[in-house]
Amino acid sequence: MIYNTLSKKKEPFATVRQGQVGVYLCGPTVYGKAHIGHMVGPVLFDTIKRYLTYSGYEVRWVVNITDVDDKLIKAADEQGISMAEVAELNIKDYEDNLAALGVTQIDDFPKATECMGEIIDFIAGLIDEGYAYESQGDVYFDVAKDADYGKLSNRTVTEMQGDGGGAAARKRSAADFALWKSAKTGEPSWDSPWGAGRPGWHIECSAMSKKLLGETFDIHGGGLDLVFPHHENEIAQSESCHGKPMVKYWAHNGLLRKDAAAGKIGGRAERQGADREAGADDAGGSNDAGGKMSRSKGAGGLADLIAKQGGERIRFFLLRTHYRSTVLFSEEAIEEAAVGLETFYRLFKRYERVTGKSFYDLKPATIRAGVAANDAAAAAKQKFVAAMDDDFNTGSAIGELFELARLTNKFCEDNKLESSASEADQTTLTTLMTTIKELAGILGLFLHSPASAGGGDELLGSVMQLVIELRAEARAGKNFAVADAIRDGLKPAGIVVEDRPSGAEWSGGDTASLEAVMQMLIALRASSRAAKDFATADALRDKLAAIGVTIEDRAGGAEWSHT
RNA sequence: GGCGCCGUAGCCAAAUGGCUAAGGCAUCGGAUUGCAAAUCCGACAUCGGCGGUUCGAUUCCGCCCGGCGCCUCCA
Repeated sequence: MIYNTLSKKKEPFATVRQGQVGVYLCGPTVYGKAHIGHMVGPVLFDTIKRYLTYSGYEVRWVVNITDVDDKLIKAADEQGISMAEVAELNIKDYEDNLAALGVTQIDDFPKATECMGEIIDFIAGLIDEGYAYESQGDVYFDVAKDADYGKLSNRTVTEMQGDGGGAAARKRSAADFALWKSAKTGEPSWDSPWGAGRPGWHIECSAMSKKLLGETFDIHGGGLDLVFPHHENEIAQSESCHGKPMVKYWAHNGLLRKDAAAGKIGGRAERQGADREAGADDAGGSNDAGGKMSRSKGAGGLADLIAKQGGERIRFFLLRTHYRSTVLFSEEAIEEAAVGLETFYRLFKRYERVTGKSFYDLKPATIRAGVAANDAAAAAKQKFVAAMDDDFNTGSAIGELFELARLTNKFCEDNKLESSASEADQTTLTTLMTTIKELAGILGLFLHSPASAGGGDELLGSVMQLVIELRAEARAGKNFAVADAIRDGLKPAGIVVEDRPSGAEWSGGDTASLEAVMQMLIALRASSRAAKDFATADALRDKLAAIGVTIEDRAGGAEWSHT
């Protein structure tokens, strides 16, 4: 079942062509850096493609890039570079962000400037059919000729209150929209039967989707804010031109909101606020942050956010909520959600301790089928798939992932796998873990070992500060065995400690040192405990906890982690 | 003004006309642990308000209150 904005209902999913699915998602207009709101659609549709592929469909997913537009021209003027350069810069940023969030399933990335021929042909076709007219070098779509105009956004032409904008004088009706805009001098332009100009915003999607997916394709997506006018106009163009439905299912994702009062992220209020600020305090510098001034209030750019939070946590956060609902976005919310993610990471380490194998090396089934380890796991898997079948209910599906994690941990507990695991137990555990990998993979989660959270050097610094402290305390308490053990233990890490009258100093160390120091500390803690020196052992643990490092004792040794 | 969406426990968030209203975070017990952490077990909601339809509604309908979006570029 899939919800269709056009019918306002969930409908059974049936493809246009047997076994094949064509998906088109409206991508960004690349006049500025991407913000988190731009990622909602891609993450969702990436998941949808993974799921449809898992379900046996052959999927082609297209995301267009609007690289010609008034705002691009403006940005180019402001930055003193060409429109193409502005686009190139921001496309790079967009693609980097997509990759960081695990969006890897896009098949085609058409750019408006690379499809000029198709766009012009499309417009010419509409004029021939009588749906569009030329006016002083512009071409407009004649809304009055399209009987069912407004069916997607549920409005009628007479309800439309717009004043037609600055080009009203050239239009037959205020509701008519531009297919082709004549160029002013100095603007980038393309030759056409109507003179030099550039395409209107909506036509590129009609032209590109036709080119890559055909006149009728399966799923067209985008943010809820695109329903009108963008998608409404796409329908008008394509269906007038082809005389048949453009899209089977219109799927719109909800928008992100900053907090209860702020309106959507990147929304009108924010931009107006930005303009005001820019006007008030912009000293005229390069100001490449453009209209994203809200970031100066602490939000940070998307790249920064990803660097700080990690793509997987953001993806997980986005997928926890149903795609059609509004999501209140904040870093705090991501961090809270990420706590749940740790459950899985710990389970993966546990698996490695028991079997010596990496979760990330498991090769699950890539297609619906396969067996689960037991009835409970089978039930969870079945519910996961059922949730995805019901309008891609990723939130509910994630619930089942947690259920599976619980089941797996319980299996480890009940059979004391950390002490000794039989061949059969290991096999069962592997089956359980493989099921988790299989289902999580549909959501684009746990595909690769997450890069160790950055700031290794910084962490080493705080760890060393603590080590020095600890050693100072040991020395003060005449516990020289511990003090010497620390100093000797640091040597293999390439770190030298020197005692000075003003206190101890340390030097040396490289990227491998952190791990070595931690191993030393773990060993120190073990020997302290063996000697019943709990004061030292506990002080060590508590100091580490203070800088966000935790040590967990296991049957097979201790492990540390940093949050 | 027109067209829509949302309101579930302290927080986030699913599902559902009747069967235990998922799951996560937090909190409180219990097992485990030298103490912790992790893990497991258990506790923790009558679904914004009012009225209607129904044998029965959190779920359908109406009204009200509260929050939000679109109607202009926007994922």
